[in-house]
Amino acid sequence: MKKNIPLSENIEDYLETILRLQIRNKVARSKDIAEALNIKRGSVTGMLKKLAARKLIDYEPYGYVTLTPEGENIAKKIEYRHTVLKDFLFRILEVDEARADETACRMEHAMDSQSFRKFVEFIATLDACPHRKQNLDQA
Amino acid sequence: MKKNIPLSENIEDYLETILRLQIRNKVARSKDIAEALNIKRGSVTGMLKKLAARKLIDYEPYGYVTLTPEGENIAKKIEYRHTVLKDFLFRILEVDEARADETACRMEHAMDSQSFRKFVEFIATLDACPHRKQNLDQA
DNA sequence: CAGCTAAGTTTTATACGGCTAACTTTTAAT
DNA sequence: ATTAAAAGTTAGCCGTATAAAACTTAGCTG
Repeated sequence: MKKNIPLSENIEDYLETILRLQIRNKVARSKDIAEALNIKRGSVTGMLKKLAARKLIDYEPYGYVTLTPEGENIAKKIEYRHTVLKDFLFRILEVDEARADETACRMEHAMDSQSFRKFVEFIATLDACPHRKQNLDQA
Repeated sequence: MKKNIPLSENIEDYLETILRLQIRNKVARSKDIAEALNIKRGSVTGMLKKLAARKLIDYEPYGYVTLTPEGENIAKKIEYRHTVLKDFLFRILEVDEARADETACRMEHAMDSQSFRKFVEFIATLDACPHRKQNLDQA
């Protein structure tokens, strides 16, 4: 088991973004990362170096960016949290979708693994409860 | 309605801490703030100045710190979120208490008002459901 | 009231992460 | 092949927040 030096929210956001871009475009480009995170192109380079130094991405100057296996694991974990949290906010709490997405984006960094695991189980239990479904239908 | 220039998580944490100290000791002292936030005394002063400049606390050098009405409102809002989130984590998800507290500490900054309001309603509904109580008793 | 100690402050330095503007490399079009 | 635009990088700056260490103030205590 590795000593998880905790990653900043920022780093998690970069990894998540890179994963999404990789899925959509095969490969992540600096410019698209900047757009997705709403920051300037120039700000991205420094972080890419940091991520590469930490072996979370493969990166050479002027080249494409791809996640290493380790980076991908982390990115997928965050992405999964995002999905679950957004689903909870949107489908169960009935928060409007854009806001659910934004809020999930922030909450995804705040939960430790244990709490998140239990949260997932909780939702499963909730969805399995027939009475809950009835109540929702009434609304 | 004021344009809520969003406060940093950090500022929210300071206000929450000051509120707690005020309740416990009538008044907040720099040293106790430092201890509660696990930072050094020297780091507190700068932030106190910033909070005073924003009219969130009353503060003079070498004096006690108290929340202004505005600061108190914010602090109470955060404190309430903390309570609700911790309760959810601890009582409903059955996360152990220390962890529930820590996690609530981070999540309390991540939710927008709408999402939080709906979350509170959701918990109320949950607690009102007799079937849920049964299930918990079985566990 | 002298002097010590605890609390508070100041200064200097560090890390992070963003911006702008200028510069370089790559790419695409002619 | 040339060259212009797009993408990427670099350098210098700012703001936020922290630490460490030296210094100041407030409050005892003898």
